[in-house]
Amino acid sequence: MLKHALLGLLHYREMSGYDLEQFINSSIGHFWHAKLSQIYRTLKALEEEGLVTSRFEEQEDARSKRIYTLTNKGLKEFQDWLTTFDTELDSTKVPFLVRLFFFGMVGKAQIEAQLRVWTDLHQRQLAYYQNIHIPEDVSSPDDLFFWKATLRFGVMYEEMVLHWLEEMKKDLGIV
Amino acid sequence: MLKHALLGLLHYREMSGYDLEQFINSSIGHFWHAKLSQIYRTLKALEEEGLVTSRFEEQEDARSKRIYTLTNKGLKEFQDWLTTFDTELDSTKVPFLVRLFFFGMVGKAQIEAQLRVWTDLHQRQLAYYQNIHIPEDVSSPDDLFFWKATLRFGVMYEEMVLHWLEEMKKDLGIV
DNA sequence: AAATCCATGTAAACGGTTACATGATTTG
DNA sequence: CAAATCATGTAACCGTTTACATGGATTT
Repeated sequence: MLKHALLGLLHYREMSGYDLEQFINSSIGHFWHAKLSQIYRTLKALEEEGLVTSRFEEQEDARSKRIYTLTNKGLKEFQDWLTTFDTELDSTKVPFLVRLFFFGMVGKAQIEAQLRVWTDLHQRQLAYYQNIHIPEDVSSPDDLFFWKATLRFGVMYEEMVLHWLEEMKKDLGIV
Repeated sequence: MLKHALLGLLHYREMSGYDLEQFINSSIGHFWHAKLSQIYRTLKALEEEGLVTSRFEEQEDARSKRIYTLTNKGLKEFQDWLTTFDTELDSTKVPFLVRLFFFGMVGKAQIEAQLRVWTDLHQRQLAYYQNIHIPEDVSSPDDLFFWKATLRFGVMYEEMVLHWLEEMKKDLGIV
């Protein structure tokens, strides 16, 4: 997945590993984060596969960068992936539901405390999504539409979780 | 995560690897699935750590099973994990949003087709969640409450995704 | 007779996380 | 002067997936 995400971002413009991390943090990182170390390793692998090329740009102030550029092969690989049809749902992993599943064995005070913390965390995350301003100049109107759609998903997801938490608290008699 | 899930399930009753997979498929598997091969390897690791013990039950009809039982150490480990406080959100991974992020580069016909397929898949998944009947005898009322809460999450998640898809289709002029 | 279920596992590969290692520049 | 930012990467580890391998019992 990260491979294709990197190819997609390099399709916009050539970038260094560090640039890619910055871009990811402000965009797809909300639903597919990646550590710098992983980005560097993945870029190396992509280069070995001939999907990107790199050149090292020496800077006098020691801010030297290795700039990665999409190859034709890389572009094709990306487009193939992009137009692949999903015909099954992704299997989602929601760690906090695993813990919640066993909460029948936990004391009520503990349950209340954890539900309040989750509520707080998701309220913050909702506020965070609501305050993101996409730099409108960086992409085409079409790109912008889908970028916004992913943020809208984030907002709706957090609202849903908060409703679900309120329902549960109500059922448990937690105010 | 799977380690603790297995410990939790073995807290209900002793089970074989195969039994555990069956149980998982009908419960936490909706948000944390595991392959049989992984379950067997994880049980082996748990045994090496002294968190479970096993005995091999020979059956004459070749349905021999290795039954795993929680040890005191395993119980303690599980309880420690269960009462650990979340203080940060899990970093979620939503693969289809990564692809959608780049849909500005895709033709409209393709977009429409994929949105329709996603709608169909999530409608099926919603129906699936709505039709699950938890065997009410297998667990205590408290356990049942939280089991239902996880299913309720599944329902609300699918409804949210469907609303989000409808919004997007409306914005794109797709009927 | 074929497919599915019951039941066990191993091995290789893959993707991701954490820790380590370095060093200059900018900001507070 | 300390902390954060810019910038690169390697190594070890861990969890998960996929493929392989076996074989009897039951259902269609």
